[in-house]
Amino acid sequence: MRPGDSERVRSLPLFASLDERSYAAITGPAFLQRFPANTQLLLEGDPVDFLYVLIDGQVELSGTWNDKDTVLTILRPVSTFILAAVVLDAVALMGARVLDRSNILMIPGEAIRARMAEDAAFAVAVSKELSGCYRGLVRTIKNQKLRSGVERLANYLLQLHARAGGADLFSLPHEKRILASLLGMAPENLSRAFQALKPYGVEVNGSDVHLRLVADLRRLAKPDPLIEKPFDNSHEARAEYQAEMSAAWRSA
Amino acid sequence: MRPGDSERVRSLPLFASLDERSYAAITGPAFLQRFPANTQLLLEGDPVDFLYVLIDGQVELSGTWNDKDTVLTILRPVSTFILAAVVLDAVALMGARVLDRSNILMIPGEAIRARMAEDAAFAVAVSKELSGCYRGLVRTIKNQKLRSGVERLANYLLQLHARAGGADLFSLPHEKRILASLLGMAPENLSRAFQALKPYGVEVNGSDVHLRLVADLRRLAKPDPLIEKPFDNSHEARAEYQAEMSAAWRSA
DNA sequence: CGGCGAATTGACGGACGTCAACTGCTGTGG
DNA sequence: CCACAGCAGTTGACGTCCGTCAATTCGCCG
Repeated sequence: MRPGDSERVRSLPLFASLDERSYAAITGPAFLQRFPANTQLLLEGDPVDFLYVLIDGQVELSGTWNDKDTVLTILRPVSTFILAAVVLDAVALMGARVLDRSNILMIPGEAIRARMAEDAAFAVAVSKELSGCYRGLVRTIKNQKLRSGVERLANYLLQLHARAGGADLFSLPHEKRILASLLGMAPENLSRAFQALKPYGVEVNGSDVHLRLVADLRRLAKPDPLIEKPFDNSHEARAEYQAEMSAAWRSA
Repeated sequence: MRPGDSERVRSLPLFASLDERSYAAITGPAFLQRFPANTQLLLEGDPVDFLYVLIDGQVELSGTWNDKDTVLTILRPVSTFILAAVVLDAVALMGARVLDRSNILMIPGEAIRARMAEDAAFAVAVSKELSGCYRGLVRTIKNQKLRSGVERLANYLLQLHARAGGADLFSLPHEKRILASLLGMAPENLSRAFQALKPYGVEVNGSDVHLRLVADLRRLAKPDPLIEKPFDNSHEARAEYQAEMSAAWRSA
């Protein structure tokens, strides 16, 4: 691990509150591995032996049925994932695939489970992380069931906008085909959805996006704190809130 | 609480492994309350002060956006719900409404959080419960994004079939308008979906369902253990698997 | 330069929501 | 006891959203 990486892992909500003993017990048997793009880390149905921590790169979690597949989420560093399967020592419900070349810390599941039984503080941290993940999924389902494709795209763009610090110029972090699947539509439909947003000041050029009429777009998108995770740059948020926000989605 | 109820609560995966001291600490400040049908227990955005345990009756968890709403899940006894919000001491992301007159045990959230910090075994039980809930949502999203309305209905009927012990005659446990929302479609569309399943031996009369061609229906539905929770009547399942199954969906 | 894959566009069809009318059940009050 | 209101459910017509197929363009990399 590079010098900075160690602190980034240590300061994850899942590990930040741990004493040195627990942290050592967990990271001791862990190892860091580098994966090229397109590596399949896990197939659906695989037994899960490790908790993964994405240090650097991009990982996609997907679901499959009947020769169709869909992107369930895309992880950005630094995120843990597959925690729920590790806690239950169960098979993976989602496939995991490396999109961009990635550094991933792999922590044996047994070490996690053993440490939880010994250290209530760690078990509480796991519970908080899982709670945040759970709530992320609730948001996702509401997004999926209550909004149309265009509305989902509009809200997604506003999220990127917020993440870019409010700049009205930013880049799409993924290929459009993958973004389409994440948003629950066909790639062709994503193109049309972008067209539909032109009157709301959305200009797209390759992966570059320019929002010229943010207010109009927001009126269309109707973002809702009970669906969108409020994006918060401040470091003053309460601990449990932090756990939810940073955890949401990256998981098991 | 009636005599049998106490044991049913005690034997929930969330509480079964607790020692008497922790169990007392949690149930001490709890109280049982009876709610008539149609009581709104929680609105989206409400602060959550209690962990709820549905002892008897039926409760619906729902989501709303832009004057539309959708049923996210329907709980059956005995289930805990709203656990994730309790762990994080956060506002509810789902509304909770009593469908049938219900007995509900309400445990102050503070008691839950305090006990987790003291008792690693309890915190582990909470983690397992949350993991099961999380995985239930993953299944739900896959169901929603990968299948058509008719396919979702077909699989839902097969789940009821399994839950009825394999009997090909059973009843729909909810009103059809609510079922439609749960399955992510308009009520009119549910009617048509039932029609579409007639060639597969599905006969519906009011809330009575008769599956005459289960094999054909199963060929259409293509149930998948990575989407459907395998239904297991045996009591031999391993503890962590139990936790996942019984927990799945009833939550936070 | 050639080829591959991503992205876009158009045409088409199917899935699904909406609106409206009608049925049947149930509870209420005259 | 019956009339009627109200609501769940069904059915038909229609429109919209969205997926599929095919053709084309563009950019990237060999």
